[in-house]
Amino acid sequence: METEDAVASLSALAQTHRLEVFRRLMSAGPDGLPAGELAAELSIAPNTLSSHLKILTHSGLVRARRVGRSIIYSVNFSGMQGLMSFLLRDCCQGRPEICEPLLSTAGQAACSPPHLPPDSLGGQPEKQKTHD
Amino acid sequence: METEDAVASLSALAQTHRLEVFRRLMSAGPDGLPAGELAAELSIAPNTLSSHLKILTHSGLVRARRVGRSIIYSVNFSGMQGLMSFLLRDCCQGRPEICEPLLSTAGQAACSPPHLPPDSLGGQPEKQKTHD
DNA sequence: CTTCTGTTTCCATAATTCGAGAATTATCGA
DNA sequence: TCGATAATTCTCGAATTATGGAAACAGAAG
Repeated sequence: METEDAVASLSALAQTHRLEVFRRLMSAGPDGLPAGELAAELSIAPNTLSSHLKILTHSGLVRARRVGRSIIYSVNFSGMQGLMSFLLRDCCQGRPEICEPLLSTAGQAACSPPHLPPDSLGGQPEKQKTHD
Repeated sequence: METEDAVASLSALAQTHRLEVFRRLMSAGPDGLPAGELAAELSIAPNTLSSHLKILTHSGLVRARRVGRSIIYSVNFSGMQGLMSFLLRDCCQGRPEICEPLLSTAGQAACSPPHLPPDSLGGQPEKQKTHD
């Protein structure tokens, strides 16, 4: 993955509606969800959602398949993996202790049973005001 | 982290210059780099870079500290971790086999010595460019 | 063929973002 | 104090993006 592709993927996620769609598709797993159900659940106008889904699909983070007259959208996990690898590549320059906790904590958030409250993992970003 | 914060972080990364800055800071590690050096290395006008750095800092992904008359920017690893946790939260709904390879592969890209070809790690990420 | 449903495309408008010139602030050394 | 260096803020034109109404398209059922 190159910078240009990564920017496309990040731009795709950098919008409230699209991020909500992506996260909903994440939780839906490989089975995905039809566009109409996404629109209803997230209260987005169908045509607006359609353009957002187009952007997500075009970025490679989401894929689409037609079933009957519905179009089912789902996360493209390998696309997501490519993005994360790109963001973290060479992050620690031979010092794995720097960025490995980053991954393990994210992994805990990701692969834990869903009934775990998110705060029990301690991942609060501190918004410090230094030279802002 | 909530949707709004995540959108801010993703928007911060969803721009060529800012993504390059972020990745350069990633490779620089906790020591970081002064703004001027970033500007020179990446060929970005100082004032333009400054506004980008402000956006990155405000998003919580980057932090700044003054040293003499330089301002040193570095990655805020806990901010990055918060973003990744948010993106991956509940990704597999109790089926870790779905999203765990996603993390382990990203981890290999992240915490390996630099300049290693990907296949020397045993399993390379097969980047697929699906339809749009 | 006709109708209904689900989804997308086209188009116009409103809002946001990017980049750089000019001016400003902060720090250091003499 | 002054001058030089490092970085930021202000501002605005140009470009991009988000949104929804109207129309069109695709498949299913009659």
